[in-house]
Amino acid sequence: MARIKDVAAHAGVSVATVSRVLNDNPSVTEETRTRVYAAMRELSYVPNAVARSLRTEATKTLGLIIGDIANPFFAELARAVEDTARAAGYTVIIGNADERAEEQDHYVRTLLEQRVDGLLICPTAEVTPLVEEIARAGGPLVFLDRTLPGVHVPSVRADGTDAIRALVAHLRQLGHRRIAFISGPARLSTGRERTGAFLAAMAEHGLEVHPEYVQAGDFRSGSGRALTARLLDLPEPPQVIFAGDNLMTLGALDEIRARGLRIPGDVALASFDDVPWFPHVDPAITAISQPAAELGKRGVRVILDRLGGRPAESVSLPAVLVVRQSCGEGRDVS
Amino acid sequence: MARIKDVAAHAGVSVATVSRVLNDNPSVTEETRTRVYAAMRELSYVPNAVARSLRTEATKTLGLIIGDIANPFFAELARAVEDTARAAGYTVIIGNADERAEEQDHYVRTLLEQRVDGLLICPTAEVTPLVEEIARAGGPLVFLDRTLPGVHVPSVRADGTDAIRALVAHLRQLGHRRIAFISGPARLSTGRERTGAFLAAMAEHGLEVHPEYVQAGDFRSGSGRALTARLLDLPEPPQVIFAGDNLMTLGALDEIRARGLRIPGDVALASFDDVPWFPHVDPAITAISQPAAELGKRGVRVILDRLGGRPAESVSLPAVLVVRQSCGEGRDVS
DNA sequence: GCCCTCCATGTAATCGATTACATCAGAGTA
DNA sequence: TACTCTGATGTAATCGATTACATGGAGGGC
Repeated sequence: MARIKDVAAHAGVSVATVSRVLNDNPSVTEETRTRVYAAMRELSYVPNAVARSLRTEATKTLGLIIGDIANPFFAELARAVEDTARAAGYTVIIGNADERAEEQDHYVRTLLEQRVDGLLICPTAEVTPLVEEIARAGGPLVFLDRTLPGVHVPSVRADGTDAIRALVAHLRQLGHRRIAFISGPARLSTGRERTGAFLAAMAEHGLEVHPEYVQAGDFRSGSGRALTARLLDLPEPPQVIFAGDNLMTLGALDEIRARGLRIPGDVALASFDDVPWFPHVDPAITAISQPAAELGKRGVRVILDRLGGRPAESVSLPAVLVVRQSCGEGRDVS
Repeated sequence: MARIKDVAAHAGVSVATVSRVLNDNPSVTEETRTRVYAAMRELSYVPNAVARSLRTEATKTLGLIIGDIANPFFAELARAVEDTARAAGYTVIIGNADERAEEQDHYVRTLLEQRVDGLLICPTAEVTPLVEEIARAGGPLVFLDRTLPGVHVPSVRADGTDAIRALVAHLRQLGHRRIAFISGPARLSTGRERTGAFLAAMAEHGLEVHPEYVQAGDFRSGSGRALTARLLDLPEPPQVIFAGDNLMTLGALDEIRARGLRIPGDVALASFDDVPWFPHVDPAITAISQPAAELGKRGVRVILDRLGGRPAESVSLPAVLVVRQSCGEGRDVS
């Protein structure tokens, strides 16, 4: 593979000049420039980003660690991160943590070795020593979607408090009283916060929450189905099941269908987290939509701010309630 | 950030010894080794993969260019590629071509500059001069999911011929005769092949295909909806709509629902490409399932074979028909 | 006691770019 | 003509690792 030295020899100039052409340095004659370009073309020269990065100490690369690409929420997030980064001249390396701290740390290590300029993490579970150390050392880190308690790192996340309050209001207006919430693990900030917001909203609307109506799963469809089964087996089952993410909603849907129950007649269903196919099922699922693309975009902006020496501030974007038919037909002021 | 030189000084050895420890060279004393590890820990040393890659001329990185991460099929594919590559010690950089040749070429260029060891491409549309040149130069390329006519590169793809034949048999057995197929653009190998297989299967079963019943869209939901509308507006609308990918199926579902038609009573629906939520809609969608994860896995294996100097052979995996309820209730021998 | 072998470790060249500094030609000025 | 200044280009050090080859010391055979 042709090197800068070959191009220089072929064009009859020095490597410095070729490098200047590569970097659009204006102090190169138009004539020399065209000669160099011609040499590059003839040799099919492809600049070596590895060598450049070694010298410049910058890779123009961002690392993104997400919970699971196969989860549409993260897919949309990743897409936005990629698009935004690309527009700013950065390449993105995506790592799939599979919701496991160990995998997450593997990617953190790998990406640091690759010398990514910045790191966007959707932290799984607990604070790991590795992440904590990087945060303390002031590494170029930003948390996306989730935060970690006690770790001082800028974050970009969605705030579902208002949307959950709106959902509870909507449910109440439709006459529902016995509302259950199945959510993710308390070790995830998203799991904790959604549960907290739900309990607060219920209290605000003077609705009682049966202790058995709040269950923690793992944000996967299997646990959504299992918890739904448990709820439906209660002597007094809930009138509404509100699931903590799109996969748990899917599990709930399964269990409800398997029992031959009708939505929303026998039991209503709502989801925290909206995905493109929810409007297409019958009945269309009422959901709280997180601005996934916007989160990704803002995340990149925050990290680029940090890299550019500008102050990086945490961002919290509101999630919004999208009323469809799965909780009942009533119109809602929303 | 600590360099190998610092570690060496701190441990009282030479850089060569540190490098040997990093690379598990057995000729280092156990005692020296522990001293070096201690120094690394104390300095929070992180090896610089950029420098290593420059020297070794290998990045232990694979590039993957897909049509769209937000399409669940590609998400699953990407996930499998990542998992498999990771198990072999490789990192994956994913590029989103957004189904545009121009974007695809941008990523090809970027990934070549990054000196990825191998490149997995799901080619969009036409053969671009860039891709053609790399193929001719014998670059470490593998095509995934799709192939390009006239370009000699190993490929890993799914073959839907048998599954489409099985679907047509299934439809015929249920009494359907007027079957329409809305598919992707003919410029994509997947679009062409699926259409060809459909026509062949229809002929085999002695079913006539009304020319208006075969329409080409763009593998996106919008065109799925538009084409479905056109079909339903025909004086003699089809009894079955078979959509060429999961997004077009979604569009078709929309249009059918919007008209208040019932599936499969008023019109049956089938999809080429299965996604996790198809079993959860009512009625569950009959679909042809492509082994996306297996494609990804095999793709990585093929490219690693190439890199390892072993012969890289093209792979074609059968897609399978998954009968559900959207075409009618009849049991099928499949 | 001498020499050879072997093993652990060190020295220094190298990968391909960037860039501070040096150089040199030509124009402008007195 | 001689001098300076400017602008284009060249020379060589550098980034942080790997690795071929050099070195030196311990141990064994005679």
